[in-house]
Order: sequence, then C-alpha cells, then structure tokens
Amino acid sequence: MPSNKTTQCLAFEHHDHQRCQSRLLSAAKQLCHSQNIRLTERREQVLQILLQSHQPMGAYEILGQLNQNPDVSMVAPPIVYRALEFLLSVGLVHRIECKNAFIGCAHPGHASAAQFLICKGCEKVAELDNPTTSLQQEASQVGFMIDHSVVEITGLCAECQADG
Amino acid sequence: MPSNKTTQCLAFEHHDHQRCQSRLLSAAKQLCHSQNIRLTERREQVLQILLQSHQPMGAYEILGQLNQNPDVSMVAPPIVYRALEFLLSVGLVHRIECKNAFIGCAHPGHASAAQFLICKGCEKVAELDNPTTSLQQEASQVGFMIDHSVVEITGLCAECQADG
DNA sequence: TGGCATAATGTTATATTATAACGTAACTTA
DNA sequence: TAAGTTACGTTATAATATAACATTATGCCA
Ligand SMILES: [Zn+2]
Ligand SMILES: [Zn+2]
Ligand SMILES: [Zn+2]
Ligand SMILES: [Zn+2]
Repeated sequence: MPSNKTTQCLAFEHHDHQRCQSRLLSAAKQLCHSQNIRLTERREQVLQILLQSHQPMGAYEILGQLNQNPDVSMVAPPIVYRALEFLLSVGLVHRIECKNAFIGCAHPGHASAAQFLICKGCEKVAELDNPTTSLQQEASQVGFMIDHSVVEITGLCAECQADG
Repeated sequence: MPSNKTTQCLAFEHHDHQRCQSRLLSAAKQLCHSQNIRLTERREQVLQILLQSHQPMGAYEILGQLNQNPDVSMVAPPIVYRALEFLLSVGLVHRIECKNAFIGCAHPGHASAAQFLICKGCEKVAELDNPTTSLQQEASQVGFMIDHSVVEITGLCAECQADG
C-alpha cells in the first residue's frame, strides 16, 4: 500500500528507514536553528535513539541505550526525562500515553494535533496529522476550550493482520 | 447550558449528583446481574468510590479511601488494581491514560468507544459516547483494524473559562 | 577579556504507579 | 462434601517519574 497525503502511514509500510531517519534529524536541526532554540548533544542523542525505529520507547529504555556506550559514564533518569521534556515542548517528540512511552515526531513543524495508530503486532506507531475537526466541533459545542488532545488507536496494521 | 443527546456533558453542568451516583450504581448492579458476572463487595466499594465525583482518581487515592475506615484492616495495592481490572473489563470504569487515573463510566452498557473532555481547571472529566466514525474511516483507509481507542481532550470547561 | 546571569547537565534520593508470586478464603456445581 | 474455580489477601519488588541541589556550559554585556 503506497503512502499518500491523506493517510501518511509510512510507519507500517516498507520504506528506506535510513533516509526517513536522517530526514527527520535534519528537519529537527533546521527547526531548532530557525527558532533559535538549542538542540544540544544530549537532546540530539535522545532524539536519535527515538528515531531509530517507529516503535515507541520507554524512558528507561532510552536510558539503557545512552548507557550502552562503555566509554562514557552512566547517566541517571533525570537526564533522559529532561531531554524528553525539551523535545516534547518543541514538538519533536510525542508521548504515547497508553504505553508511557515516547516516539519521534513524524511530521516536525506540523502544528496540528497528532493522532496515532498503534499496532499490537509489530508495535509500530504511525502518526497521522489530520486536523481532528469533528472532535473540535464536539468540544466547542459544549463550550470546551481545547488545550491538548490525545488520540491513540490500538489495533492491528494491515501487514500484521495478514501474518495472522 | 442544558444537557442533550448530542453532547452529554453532564459532568461540567450543575446537577443532582446524588441521583447521578445512585443511578450509575443501580445500572452497574443490573448490568452485572443480567450478564451473570459478580459485582462483589470489594468491586462495588471501588466503584462507589469512583462514582463519588466526576474527577478521575489514581489507584493509590482509591486505596487511601478504602483504608480510611479504621474498623477494617488495611488493604494493599493489588486489591485495588484487581477490582479496577474487573471494572474496566466490564466497562463500568474507564482509564484516563494521560493521568494514570480511573473514572466511573458515565454510560454503562453503551459499547461505543468513549471520548473524554478533561478540564484542567476543575479537573472534572466528561464522557462522550459518540461513535468516532471519522477516525474509524481514517483507520480503515489504511487497512488498520481497530481494537481500542483512547481519545482524551484536555482544556477548560465553559465554567472554568468564565472563572478566569 | 572578565564577570555575571541564565540555561543545561549531572547526582542523589525518593515519590508514584503497577505487578509478580504465592497463600487463603469463598463460591459453584456435581 | 469434595473438587474445581474464582476472588481476595499479603509480601515483595518492578517500572515510571520527579524533587532537590550541585556543577558546568553558554550567552551577554561592561
Ligand atoms: Zn522510517
Ligand atoms: Zn503491525
Ligand atoms: Zn454527577
Ligand atoms: Zn472546569
């Protein structure tokens, strides 16, 4: 199934992930530079770890990867959580609430509320960036002022359905 | 703003919550009876605690309330988590992922995927039970088979906006 | 350039949320 | 009542997250 503007479900499709990864890293650098905010080495390390795959990672999993390098001294949880806090605030990373995990943003710079499809089979997560208009309508109908929205759909991607 | 079939935002409106509470408890009892599943004393205790308000509660907060009664011996976390597991499985309680908290279902028996409006001001949560058709369409367009959906909208309810 | 303010990182300890593992009691049904 | 099953109780520990404070790096201005 080819990717298109409507669906943007690249995560579940076979693709050149090296390219995917480096494109997102470049975009991140550019975004930070243009906004004059600092993508420090630590922050970039954490982002790179998250961009390795389309599977979300827990904070301690990221911590583990940081500490895999025996040359440098071990770091503690706050290091990771602070880098994540920054990346979340800039919109380079999203939190997957139903998994207490984090994933690199697939559409950096797109301000619209993200929605996620989470496959229980391959554990990959696809990020959609459609405006959630029907929800916004619903909310405004009752006078509710939206600040942030979490939309996480769990199920099976096409490939995992085929695999049984 | 009056409640209506479209919006069902009772939680943010002034209402007779005593009535609200007892109605939901009755519904729960009836639902369990009709499905021949056991709403034991513990499970009912936990449900009643959750039905006290429209604010979600953490598991340890529930635990605290259970242990407030000095007549009976203290209980430990698994007691609460197991009661919650049951209530979640039956659909009498929902989990608010973005708060790691739990809330009594406002529409017991309605099978459709719930959506929540979460006010940052009063911390109340309103449950909508509209079918999330646009999301389902989106998902099916990319061949994704939905199992469970989490829709949690954070913001300010009408009253909290008015309060400044 | 040196000194100051701020931002980022590092470190230690601890809070909060959740589950594993195993034993006991209660209910069900034959 | 015996056997099987479900629910409850208890202890210990895992997994996730943050508070508090010390240190280092960066940016800015005199
Ligand atoms: Zn990729
Ligand atoms: Zn899959
Ligand atoms: Zn009520
Ligand atoms: Zn409110």
